[in-house]
Amino acid sequence: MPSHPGSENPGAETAAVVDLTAAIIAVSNEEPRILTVGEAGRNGGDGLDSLPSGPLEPGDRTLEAGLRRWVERQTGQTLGYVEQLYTFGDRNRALTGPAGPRVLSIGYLALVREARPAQAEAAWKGWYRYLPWEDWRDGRPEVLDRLQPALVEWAGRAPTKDDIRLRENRLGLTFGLHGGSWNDERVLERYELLYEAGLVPEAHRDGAAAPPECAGAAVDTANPMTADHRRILATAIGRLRGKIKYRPVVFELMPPAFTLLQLQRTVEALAGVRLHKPNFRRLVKRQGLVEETGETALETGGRPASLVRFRQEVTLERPAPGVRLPIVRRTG
Amino acid sequence: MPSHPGSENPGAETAAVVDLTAAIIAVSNEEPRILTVGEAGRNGGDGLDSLPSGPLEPGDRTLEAGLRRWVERQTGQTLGYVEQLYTFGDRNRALTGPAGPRVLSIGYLALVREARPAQAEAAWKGWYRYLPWEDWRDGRPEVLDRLQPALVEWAGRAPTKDDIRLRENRLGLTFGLHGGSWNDERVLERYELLYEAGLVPEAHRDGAAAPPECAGAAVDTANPMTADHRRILATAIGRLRGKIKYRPVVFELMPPAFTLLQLQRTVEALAGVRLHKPNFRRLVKRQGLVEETGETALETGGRPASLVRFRQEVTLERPAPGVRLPIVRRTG
DNA sequence: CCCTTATATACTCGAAGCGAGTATAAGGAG
DNA sequence: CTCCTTATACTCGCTTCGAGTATATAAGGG
Repeated sequence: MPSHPGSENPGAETAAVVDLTAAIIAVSNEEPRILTVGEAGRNGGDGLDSLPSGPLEPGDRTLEAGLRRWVERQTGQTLGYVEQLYTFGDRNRALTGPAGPRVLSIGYLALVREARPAQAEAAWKGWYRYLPWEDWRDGRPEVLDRLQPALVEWAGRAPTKDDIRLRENRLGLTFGLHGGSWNDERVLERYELLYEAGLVPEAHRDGAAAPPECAGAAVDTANPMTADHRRILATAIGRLRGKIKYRPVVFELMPPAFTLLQLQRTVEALAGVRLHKPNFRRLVKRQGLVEETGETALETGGRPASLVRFRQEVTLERPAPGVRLPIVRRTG
Repeated sequence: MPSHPGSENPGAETAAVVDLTAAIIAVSNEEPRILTVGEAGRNGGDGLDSLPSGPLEPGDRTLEAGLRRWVERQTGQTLGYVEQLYTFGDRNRALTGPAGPRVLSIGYLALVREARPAQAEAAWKGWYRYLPWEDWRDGRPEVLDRLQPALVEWAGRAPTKDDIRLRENRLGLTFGLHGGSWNDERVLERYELLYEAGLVPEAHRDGAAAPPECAGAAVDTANPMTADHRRILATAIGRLRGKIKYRPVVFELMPPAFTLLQLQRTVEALAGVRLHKPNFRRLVKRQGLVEETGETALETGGRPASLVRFRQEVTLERPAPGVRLPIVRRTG
């Protein structure tokens, strides 16, 4: 056990319980999905969905091994691509009060190729069900019509004039209000802003930032999740949206052979934004991300598309292969 | 306490000790520095440097609060910008054997404005002292002359021909060997590769990946650190190098007023790469990152340079303001 | 058989960004 | 006054990117 200089009470280390939580993502039918386990039937649950999770156990040699063990036990899924996201450990975020043991939850992002039927308790759900304001594929989502006035009002409730301007600027950067543009990667910032504004039920549940004046909870029409799982989901989406732009991770979600349009639809589903078709094709081809299989897909409805597969070699060639996305301007 | 479905032994949660470790960075005299606390005088220490760190205590409401408390106690530094990096929890990384309590260490990156005289035990050290192969400002560092043959030999030691090609490709991507280019952000990947190759003493100390045939430890002329602190430093540098390109974090390290060349030298110090002066100026100006103070710096040695300050407003205006860097091509 | 429709695929154009180089301005030292 | 040093401004060419348009190839209906 390491001793630390400056420690007045050497035995004061917190004995923490480490919780491992996975945001497992797949894409099917042009819809990004998240693997959830229902909370309804047990624990006096409130019917909210959860992410697969469980405590680290002494037998786990690595954190990732513990995560894989839990996910397989709870959902039957074997994980491929896994990446650590963030470690949460604030007192108010934990389920236990200040008296109970410290709970540390480590969030992970995992990608799996296909949404095969999961175990009884587990289910794949579209992720925009939990964060509907993130889906701009069919234009500005209507949830924002309800959210926007509440957000603007929240900005106006700031104590000083400077604080009001600060909040308005934050709204511009995150939600594209006041002339700002929509940035698909700022998923977590948007969620945290809604949390701060008291517009998601989690904020009231945790007892943090719940001023009685705001009629917040009524505005959020999305499904919340247990504990801080929706925050972890938001973190995962933001990280994934960022990563597809400079690493070929989309292909972890694609079948062995696919058409370029299928690839585009998958990227659009993840990013929540529509792309310019000719430019997307040009980009993918110039980067050498795919190669033709020789076969064609006939079920397109129009001219048959040639099937392609991912070129594993690019991982070894180019320093930053990925699918760059356009900046959606002027959406406020 | 949450109960988890599928848990065969509900009481099997690991009681872990949480260690908070900070990589605190400042830049002075065109040299990036890291705040260290010496290990020499205590604990039967091996004379290695450490990063400020200490266990999370029950009184800490948030993880960051615990970190700030430790840093202030050990070094007298008050932290400004703080960002979580990664959580390490593997068995072999911990100081204790498989029998002892689980140690989880959470790494943080912190930026402070000036290297004011730290507390007795603490000291600012140039970070390239620990990772000398990362400094390409005066051309290719000579350490690589010693490292390169060992790396090439390590690649050749792979079991199969495919594995050899894989390792060679990794060398190309990380160290720019075999015709690859140098990417300043892959600091962690380079350190981990050296670790795997048994070329840093930490690998032998941990007992991981230490094949007796390699004369590894002799090659690494850099200073190691205690525990996994050098890995955390590598993580911090990589993250910082990436972040300055799309967020105006460099200014956390600058004095209130500075010249454009001073800014450029700071960026170069962090990135470990030289930049094209006219292009750097054009970039900073076009992005609107700075504004003139009206005063001039006379001690330049040539024509006086006008002093500028950071424009706080850009944080609220542009979605991704930062200092883009060139790609150094063909360095193998 | 031709026409419509739907999708795939190829090509073009202009604007912006960037790497690289060059020219001019304004201080100090001798 | 000349030289040296650094600051600052400008130019050129290449690449990338957003956006739009044109052509190819299937199915199906009259």
